[in-house]
Amino acid sequence: MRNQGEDILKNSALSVTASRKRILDIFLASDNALAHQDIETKCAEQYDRVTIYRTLQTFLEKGIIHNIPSTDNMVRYALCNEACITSGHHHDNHVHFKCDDCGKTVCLEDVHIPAVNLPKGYTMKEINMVVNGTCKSCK
Amino acid sequence: MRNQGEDILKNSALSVTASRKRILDIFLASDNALAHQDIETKCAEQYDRVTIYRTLQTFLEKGIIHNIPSTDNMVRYALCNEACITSGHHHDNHVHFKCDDCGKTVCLEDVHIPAVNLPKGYTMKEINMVVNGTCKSCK
DNA sequence: AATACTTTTGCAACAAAGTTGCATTCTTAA
DNA sequence: TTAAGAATGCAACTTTGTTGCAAAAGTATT
Repeated sequence: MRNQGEDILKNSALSVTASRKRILDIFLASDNALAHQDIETKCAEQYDRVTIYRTLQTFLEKGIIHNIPSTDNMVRYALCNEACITSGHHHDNHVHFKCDDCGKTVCLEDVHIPAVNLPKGYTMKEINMVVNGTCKSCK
Repeated sequence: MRNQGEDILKNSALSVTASRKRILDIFLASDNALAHQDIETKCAEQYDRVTIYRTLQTFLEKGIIHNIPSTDNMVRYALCNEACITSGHHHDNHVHFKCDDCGKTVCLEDVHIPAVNLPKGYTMKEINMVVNGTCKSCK
């Protein structure tokens, strides 16, 4: 019997290492997006800071996680959904929500980003929508 | 005859200093959004790094500039439009575009952010939309 | 135009975040 | 089991952002 993190790594053709499994487990167990710092505080005694940077970078490149832009100099990461990981490149079409109250950032998987018309000459490759406000737990 | 930067400062009840005027001029002369670093390289010999940080912070609070989220740990700033500055609080309703080619981020003033329906319990306060791709100069 | 008061600036010192090279250790595939 | 390749940890470093405080500049008043 294998664990979920291990499966994800094998599907992405990544070697299975303790730190990668651990970091994946942290994501799998979290209900909100995590910044580098969040991960560091959860496993800094176990793994080096540099390893965490490199692991996040690798996960990004493989499409295991996606990053969420922010205005607070804290890029956050969240697991991509199944389709995203298996297809290789990711189509992250959902809205992200950051609660000003509790500070948590979540993926609103059910809220799709509406279409926009760009001016002539512009080509869209990726689109990001981040909403700030109060989440349902804090309202 | 006064210059434009001076007007903006007076309208925002800020004292008119050389560094503030200079930084405003940089924004007024730029056709794309600027990161702290961009400003620093343009006037680091003239003004202290700390002053630039504080000036950007002040401009943000006064609604003279707005910040544009990003996934590259480079928050960028752009001038708010007239209505925005005079009304005191800003309603920044346009889409931002970052070109993967030239790296420039611009405000698409004419492209309004479409409405989204959040799930029950969520309250929207601010919304940001950033599109990546190729801009009209690079296509 | 000189003043007193307030605000802003620059400096220094620091803290935090991110990067790079290299030797060691771990994974994988044969 | 072992050899080759990949990932990790460490050290050193660069960049980015913050804070307190004294000096300088701006503002309002007379």
